[in-house]
Amino acid sequence: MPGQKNTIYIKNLSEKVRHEELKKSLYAIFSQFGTILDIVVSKTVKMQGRAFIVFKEVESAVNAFKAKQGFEVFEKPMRIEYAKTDSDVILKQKRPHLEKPKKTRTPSTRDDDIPKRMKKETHRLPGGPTAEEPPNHILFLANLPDETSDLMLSMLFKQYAGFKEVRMVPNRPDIAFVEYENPLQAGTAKDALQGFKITPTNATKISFAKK
DNA sequence: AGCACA
Repeated sequence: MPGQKNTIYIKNLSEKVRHEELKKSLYAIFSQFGTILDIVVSKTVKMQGRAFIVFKEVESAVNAFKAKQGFEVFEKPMRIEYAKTDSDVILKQKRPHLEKPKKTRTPSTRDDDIPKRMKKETHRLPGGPTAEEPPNHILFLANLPDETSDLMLSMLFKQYAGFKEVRMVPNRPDIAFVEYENPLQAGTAKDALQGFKITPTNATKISFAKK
């Protein structure tokens, strides 16, 4: 399809959120669609409330585009388009033998919180012939990065039916509890979000909370 | 109908 690109251009993002937090949140939302090569949140006035998410595969960008159109982040629905030009990372990838003509960029000044490459998470579907009722309606999250906020988590988990609330634990930024109305709904969210990353280094481990 | 790339 014409117009489809590796990079999606997002507008109508909140201008009140620090761009590092915005970036983490976008990473958390979009990493499920495939390898993210870069996220650019520019700080110039003209570019406020806009971001570019660069996927390794066009297909990932297409799925993200469809799935998250209008999805609310920090109270505002994202407006997603395809970028009109390819990102530098993509150009580099397409013509590896060519040097960039002008825009040079030193590795030391690059953001280092987006991985060079990232394995796509494969989520196993629940059930099988012997599916049984999950043991709890509360999920236990572990291996969260320090900067995780309850807002980021609720953004992700409220996408699934029956969501009630997120509870962070004082002095334990790495864990959290997420409550659903019933165990089945908790199980759906668990399977959908298993291994999601808020930062490239931390794949979240989701299990049912112990009773 | 605001398109970057410290």
